[in-house]
Amino acid sequence: MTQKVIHRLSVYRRGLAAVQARDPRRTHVFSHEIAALSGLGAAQVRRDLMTIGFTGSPARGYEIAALVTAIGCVLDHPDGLRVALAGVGNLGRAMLAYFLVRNPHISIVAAFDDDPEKTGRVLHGCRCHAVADLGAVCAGEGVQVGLIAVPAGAAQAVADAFVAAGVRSLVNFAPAPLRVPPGVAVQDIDITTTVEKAGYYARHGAGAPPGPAREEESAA
Amino acid sequence: MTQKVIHRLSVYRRGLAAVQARDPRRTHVFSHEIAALSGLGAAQVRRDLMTIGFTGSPARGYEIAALVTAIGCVLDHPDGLRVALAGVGNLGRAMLAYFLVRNPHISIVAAFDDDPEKTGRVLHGCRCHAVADLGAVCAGEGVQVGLIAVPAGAAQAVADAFVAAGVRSLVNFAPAPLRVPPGVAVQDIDITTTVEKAGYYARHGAGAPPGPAREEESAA
DNA sequence: GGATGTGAACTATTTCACAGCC
DNA sequence: GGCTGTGAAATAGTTCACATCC
Repeated sequence: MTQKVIHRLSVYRRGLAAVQARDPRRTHVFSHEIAALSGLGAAQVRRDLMTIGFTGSPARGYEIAALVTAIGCVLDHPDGLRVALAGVGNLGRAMLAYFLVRNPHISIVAAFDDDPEKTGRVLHGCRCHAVADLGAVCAGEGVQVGLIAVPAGAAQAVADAFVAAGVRSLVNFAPAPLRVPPGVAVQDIDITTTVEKAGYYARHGAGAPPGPAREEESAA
Repeated sequence: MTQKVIHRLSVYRRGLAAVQARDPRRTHVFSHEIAALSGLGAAQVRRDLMTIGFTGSPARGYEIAALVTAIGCVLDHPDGLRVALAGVGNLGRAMLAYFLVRNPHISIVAAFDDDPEKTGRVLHGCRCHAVADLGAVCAGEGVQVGLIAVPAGAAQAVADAFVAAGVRSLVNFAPAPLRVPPGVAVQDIDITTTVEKAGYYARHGAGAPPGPAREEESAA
């Protein structure tokens, strides 16, 4: 299951949730509707659903509830995803606020920062620990994903600490590539780079007029 | 010049800047060094530099200063990039703080929010306007890129306002695909989706052990 | 010997297009 | 008639491998 498929499945699910919320009576959707909701082509949607072995009917399309469940089987952890956050700066606090409400199956269970003003405090309902305790706390909490929102200079050390604590999947907001051992996944969210890309397209136009250019940032 | 090449050029430049900062006496680098700095293969680096018509010498490699300039010619606007921010929530404030220091050729010249607590105020050195004034202010300030950090429900309306104001390139943090006319570029930064992807890899492993899995999130 | 520049091979991903079904 | 499921074609992107130069 490739990175790109995973990503689109997550997008499809969000679109389906929106449909369910807007009109709870709707039970089925067609591929071209999912496509419109996601900004993609219908063939792409059908191909992706084929990849996860989900099947619809020509007459009614795909059953929404069943499809949401099927996507959940691929994406979600049965008991919810336990995430830790390193770096409680502006961006880190935004993450805390964001995931506090959001997604019922994702929760930030611990935060880490070396600022003594923050350590020991509870921010957005999340306890902030010293970075030195990262290993012990993550192991104790059964953390599965680490969010790295520290300055670039500290990112590699934090990544190493997560890896040592047995965390096998990281999301990196720091503008530096992480070195991790095989078997550990990294998703990069590189804001500077993305804004620079946007700047490029502001100057050079968005490619071929038929169909607006579109791309998405993320790394494994 | 494809999306992916642009992205990597931005990454290369950051790596080169790090080299220059660490050891100002270094004047040249080899492709495999740039590759190591960026988490890529040397062949990829050489291919990208070929794409922008930059050439080195087998004996000394690539001249750092000249390469930084050449990348700047592709990525940067001659007079700096003028960016506007819509949505001064947690994430929006993180952006303001981030770009205040960062990149000398990127500056956030205006912010917009409908919270009366914020409108009229100056945050992180940036004036916050009412969203109703978005069109006038962006036109007046010559804004080239719009950052959308508002809730999903408001994102499309804000995007439309940016487009109407003549902004041709957007960065979208909202978890919803934007509809924009041809010729307008959108880069999506989809945090929920990225964390879900990380969750998937926490559960399923990071693919083939030889060479850690890696992917990056961004859209045009 | 080791690096660049690059055609050619390879792999990944998307899109087409059509048979089959309702 | 319109939609799904899916081989096959097309396209995009990466990596190899080697001639060439220092």
